[in-house]
Order: sequence, then C-alpha cells, then structure tokens
Amino acid sequence: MEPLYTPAGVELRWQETWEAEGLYAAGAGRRRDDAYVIAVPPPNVTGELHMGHALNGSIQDVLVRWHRMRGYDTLWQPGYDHAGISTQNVVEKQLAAEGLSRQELGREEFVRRTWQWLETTGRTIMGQFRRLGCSLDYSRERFTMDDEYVRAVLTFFVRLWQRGWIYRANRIVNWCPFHQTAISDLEVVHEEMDDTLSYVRYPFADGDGFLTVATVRPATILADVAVAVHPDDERYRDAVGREVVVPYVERHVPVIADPRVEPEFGTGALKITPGHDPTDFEIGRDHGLPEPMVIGLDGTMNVDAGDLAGLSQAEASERVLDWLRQRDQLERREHYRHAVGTCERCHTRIEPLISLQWWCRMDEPAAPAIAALRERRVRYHPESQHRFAISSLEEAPDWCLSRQLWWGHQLPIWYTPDGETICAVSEEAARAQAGEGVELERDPDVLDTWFSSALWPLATLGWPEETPELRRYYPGDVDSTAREIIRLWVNRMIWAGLELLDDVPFTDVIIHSTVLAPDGRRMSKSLGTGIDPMQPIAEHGADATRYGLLKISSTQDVRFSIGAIEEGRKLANKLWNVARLIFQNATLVTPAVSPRALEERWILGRIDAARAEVEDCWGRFDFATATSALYHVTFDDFCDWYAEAIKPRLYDGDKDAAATALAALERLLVLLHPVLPHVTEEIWSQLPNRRTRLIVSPWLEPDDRFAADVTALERVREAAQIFRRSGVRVELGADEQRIFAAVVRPERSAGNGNVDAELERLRKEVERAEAMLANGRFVQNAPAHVVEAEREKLARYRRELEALGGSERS
RNA sequence: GGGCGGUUAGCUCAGUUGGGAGAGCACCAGCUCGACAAGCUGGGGGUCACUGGUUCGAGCCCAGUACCGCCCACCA
Repeated sequence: MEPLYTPAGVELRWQETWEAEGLYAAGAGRRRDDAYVIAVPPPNVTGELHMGHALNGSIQDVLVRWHRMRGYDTLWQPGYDHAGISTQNVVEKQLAAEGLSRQELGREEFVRRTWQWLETTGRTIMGQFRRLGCSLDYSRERFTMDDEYVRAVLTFFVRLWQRGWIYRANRIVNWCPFHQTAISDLEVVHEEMDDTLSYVRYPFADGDGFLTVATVRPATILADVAVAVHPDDERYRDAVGREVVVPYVERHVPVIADPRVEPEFGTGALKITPGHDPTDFEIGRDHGLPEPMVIGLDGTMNVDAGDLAGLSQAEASERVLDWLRQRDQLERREHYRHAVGTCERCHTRIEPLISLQWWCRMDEPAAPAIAALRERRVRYHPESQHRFAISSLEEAPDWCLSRQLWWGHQLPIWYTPDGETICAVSEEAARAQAGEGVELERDPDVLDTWFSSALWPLATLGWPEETPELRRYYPGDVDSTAREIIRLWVNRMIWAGLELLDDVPFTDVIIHSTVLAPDGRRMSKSLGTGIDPMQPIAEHGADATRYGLLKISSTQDVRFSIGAIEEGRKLANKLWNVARLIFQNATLVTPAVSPRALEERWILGRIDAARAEVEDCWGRFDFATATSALYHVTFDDFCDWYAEAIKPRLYDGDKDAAATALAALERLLVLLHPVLPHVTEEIWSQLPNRRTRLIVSPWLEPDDRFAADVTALERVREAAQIFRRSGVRVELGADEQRIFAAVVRPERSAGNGNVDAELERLRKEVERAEAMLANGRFVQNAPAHVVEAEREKLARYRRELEALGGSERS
C-alpha cells in the first residue's frame, strides 16, 4: 500500500466491479422485504453533468447505499428525458450547419436523424453518474421515448380526455418564433433589456382632444381594439365611454375602464391589443372585444398588417412612428429598461399571440394533490418549500399541452373529414371509433416534455401494465430535485400518481441546495461561471467530491468551495493511512470485538454514538451535519485518539489489540461507506475475514454496551488538555495513565509549560460560574438542567484548578 | 412586484426547545516519534450586519432598517 491514497484507479475499479457483480441492481444485499425506491430526476438526453446533478447524485446515493446496507430492496432507477425543444434545438442547429432545415428534411426523416444523433452523441450523463459512484440500477435505464413509455404517455392523455379535463382553445400563448412553437410560462425566462417607450396620442373620434398612451411596441398599434384606464382614475373619468381613433389604421375604438390597468405607469392609459399581449387578452375577453393579430408566427408583420405586411416588427415600428411624427401624434420617446420574455432554449424574444392549442384543466386535477400535501402524505423538505408547493398547485393555471414540434409524443388525437375529434391510444383504436372507411388525420402537434415527465415514477415501472415491478416498487419513497422544477415536475408527478394509481408516488421530496459559483452568482455557461464536476472528481476523487458537496449543502443557496472537497480528500487519505497502520501490525489476525482496554470500549461506544447521530441526520435529510460528524469521529476519535492509544500495543504484537482494532476499523468503514464508498470498499477488501462486499454488508445495529465508556475517556482528554497547556500532570487511574502516556507522550513533550496562563483561565471560569450561581434570578428562572450543568462545570473547574496546585484567588 | 434564504474569525460555513462564541482552510509556534509533512500538539484572531423590544440572560425570539442572493412574475 502506498502512503498517499490515489483515488482514480481505485474508484474506477470498484465502480466496474460493483456494477459487473450486479450489486447496484434492485434486490442486491436484500435481507428484508421492504423496498426503498428513488427515481432519478431524468436528465435531458442532450445534457451533461453539472454541479447540481453531482450534489443530487451524492444525496440520493447516500440514501440508497444506507438503505441497501440496512437490508432494504433498493431501486434507484435511472433514465433520460427526451427533452422536446432542447433536443430538437440541437439537431436543428446541426442541420443548419449543413445548410438544411427540418422542413426540407420532412418530419419522418427529421425524427430519424434525431434518433441517430442520440445513438452517437446523447446519453452521456449516466457515465458521469457512474464515475461519481452512484449506485443506480443501470440495467433498468428508461427513456421517455421508449415504446412502453410512449404507450404510457398516450394512455395518460386518453385518461385525462375521458375525465373531460382536456380541451382545445384559442388563447394567447408564448410563441417562440425561432422554434415555431408555443411554450409554457415556465419555459419563458425574463431578461433585462434596453427599450424605448413611445408616448402616442390617440385623438378622440369626436375631434375634441386626445389620450396619450405609452407603448414599447408601436407596430402592435395596428391591432389595437380599445384604450383602457383604471376605473378610479379621476383624470380619465370623462373619457370612459368615448371613442378614440387608433393611429395609422384610423379605426374607432372605445375607451374602457378596467382595474388591471396600473394608473401609476406611463400615462395611466393602456392600449388594448388582445392578439399580442397577455394582459390585454384577458381584458379583451372580459369586455367582449375582437382579437385581431398583425404579427405572424414567424414574428414578422402578417397579411392583416395591410401595407406593412412582410416587414419586420422593427421596420413596421419605424413606419408607424414616422406616420405619428408627420401628424404630430408622437409626444415623446424615452429610454426604458425592462424585463422581456425570451425562450429559455434559444433566448429569442417571445411573441405573445393567439393560437389554437390543447389545454388541460388544473383546478380539479390538482385538488387531490393539494389534499395530499396538506395531510403531509407527501412532505417537502425543507418546510418552506412545502408551503410553496401547495400555493403553486392552488394557483396553477390551465396547462398548455401542445407544442408545434416534431420531436416528442405526438398527440393521440385524430380528426375525421366531418370535423369529429377522436382521442384514442392508437390509430387502430381511433379507427375503430371512427367506423369503417373513414379517413383520419392525426393532429401534428406533440406534447409538452413535462407531460411525460409527470409519469416518471409509474411509467418506469411499466404502467399502464400491471407489472410485478409496479406492484412491488410503487409507491416509492423519495424524490430529490432542484427548486425550480417543483411546479414543472414534482407537483405534477404527485397529481398524476394520485389520478392513475390513487397513491402518491413518494412520501418525501428533498429540495436540495442550489450550488452557486464561488463568487455567489449562479453557475451558468453563459456567464462563464460554471464548474464541471468531473474536474474535482478527476483531481480529488469521487469520494472527496461527494463529501465536499454534501458538506456544503446546508443552506438554500451554497457557494461552491473546492476547500470542502479537499477536506474530503484529506479524510479519505487519513482513513487509508490509519488502515495501513492497523494492517501492518495485524497480520494473521482476524477481527474480533473483544475489548479489554478502556480505549477499545471507548472507540466502539464512540462509533455507535456517531452512528446514531448520522442516522438521525440522514433521516432528516441533513447531509451537512452528518458529514461533519463523520469527519470528527474518523479524524479526532479514531485516528488521533484511538489509533494513538493502541499504537504501543500494536507494536508489541498484542493480538487482542490488533483483533479489536480490525473490528473497530470494520465498523468505522461501514459507517463511512455511504459517503465514501470507494475508499471504504478498497480497505474493506483487505480485511482478513471479509465475506461480502462492503456495499452489500449489513449496516451497524445499535449497540449501547460501551456508552458509559465514552464519558469515562473524557477524563483522560481533560488531563491531556491540562498537561499540554501547562505541563502539569493530573492524577489518573492505571488504565487512564497508559492511554495518557501513549497519546500525549509526556516523555517527549513537556507541554507548553504555561501554568500561570492556565491558572488564570481556570480562575476566570470559576469566577464566572460562581457569579451565575450566585444570581438568584438565574437559579430561580433557568431550567433545572441548565443550573445543574453550571454546578458541574464549577466543580470541574475547581478540580482542575486544584490539580494544577492553584487556589481560587491568587 | 411576489416568495424564499442569507449577513457569525482573513476565506467557506456550523451553531438543534434562549444559558460559558465553534469547525475546516489560511496564519503563528512547537513536535518532527516505526500510518499519514496531504502528519501531531498548542496558539492568535470575532461589537455574531444595524436599530429598538421581550427576558435574570439574546447569535438564537419579536418589530423595523440596510445590503447580498436564489426562485417566481403579463406594468404596457
């Protein structure tokens, strides 16, 4: 064994071995019948591992490994999301590089190309999860475009159709002119942009005066159908009910009153353009106004824009502004910075426009999910996210399901020549419904990517078939994911599970920390602040990276810190070396828990205490505290105290000490394995009586036999502290003296020799404690255990003072 | 604009019913002995963002202020 632990080779070897031996698979190491199930949030098939994935993988792997060792039948199922827009975007870009468009290729060929691309280039993340040591059951990888999965998606759609929740409607949607599709509100990202606000005069139709309206998009004036003011706005009291003339098109439109107008903004008068603005659309519907559109699906002016047809919006805006200037109807223009909606994939400015789309109602479907959350049948962690999840469901707007894309699940909707709409799981089924010889045309749209994601926990287990997997592993236990997809994904899985199987898909949702760049900004490719997790894995090892990420995962937003990962590497190295010490001195000895000496009983008690603490933390999904506890039990207790204490006996060839040391090391390895799987398995493999791999070895059972000895050793630690600071030796029992001699080595170091400083410190402590206990209000009001603790402290300080030969007052 | 979180040592962060301010890294000093110099031991270093309040006692509870961040959002 080398003195310096080098993770790379060791980690790869174990990753391959574990998977090849089938130890990642569901059922491995199982000793009880309970199942423990986590479905990995399916990453985009086009994506690569980022820091959030790495943290989330570490969290889930700790839980899975812990449960596997506790004997559960664990299923941690991996897979990919087809990522509709995202994937189509990638392939389209590739086509563009070849001078092709998807339209030239045709739908069938485009989809074939996409599959082909996925075969060669996609699906890289699972390899990266393997490198992180994630014990996913890779043999069960699923893809949202697998045949079985597609069937599940269509079945789900038909089910919602039968419930009467799906409808088709002309509504305003977020239209991406680049992708030529509707996208949901949640796929729109707002970006700050510089813009110009134009103040435009709308003359009253009766020729008497005008209203001034502020707009950032003069081209949309052509589609104005009204001007609205706030009902309580005194300035416009007389204007309501009159008509104004829309510039350029010179159409007469009414002035209406609506509370959604913000009197403080601009002039307090809002032009109403239902075809191109979401707020205006709502106002228009409520007032029964027409909904003309002058911007087409490609973002340019359409045929209804008259002589401006075919122009870009910018050109059209200039023409409108010229028209206004000539007639002195352009009051002024001012710089204006505001947030503009853009497509999250291509960052093209979103065009709000009206189009015919398929929708799913959310009010009724969401109700059981809201109830489940209220009743805590599903719990979000932390609690603040639980409240957020409930309010998100309560406020959920109807879901726009259709996308005008080619990559995805095509809607199971067919139209007959006489206008009938048929919803069925397959063309055969649709044909059966339509009757003999009726021509059917399938709706070309595909479903929103998140529609299939909502089914992840069930469809990966074979739903809608009654598979053995579904029976055994549904409902699952935990979902761990990022904050921003609570609404997109987690809430929808809950309602889909309740709708289809009448049960929640999991009981706990972990919303993990967001890992920010070291400077506190978000990690993003565009900002150049991203850090590839494969980098610290290569440099410090997967164990160290897991440890570091878990250690910093305490708050909502954490800054990435390489220092935490380096600490993990230090820990792995320390463990490696202490194992080397024990192995070198324990040849031909088998592990046995037969502690005779105090330090042996102590370390066994300490490891058990750490086990209890760590289990408590993991049970509460507090990974940062658990990590810290593991560090201290390994470094401080096992290495710096226990190993030092037994060294002399090991060197003397004491077989009992060696046997117990091996046993204690074994127990420590078990405890550390979920966080540091590789280095622990590597050391484990060198233990003399190893029967199984550590990954499937039994977890530690509670063992309170040595609990009392944990406190007994504290006396030696106290004595060591006093000696090191002052050079004075405190009276100790025989066993304690032996440990003291081994750990402190008084013959080599005389301590700092600063008796006076130590006396001073202790006198201050005594004074403080005496003052507290002399305070009648403290003694009366403080809880009894606090007062008692104070008395004990006073007694201890007096004892230590006496041991140093000092009195309370100098 | 709304929601959530943060502000504690030079840096990154703990601090669990309110009861003597902590860890890791960095720094200084000593050890440098047959696991490990990626080691051991000790040490210096903090108005716990600010202002008020409750309390015998506040980093912790309450009210407010100021910064920072994340998420969400249809003020043209």
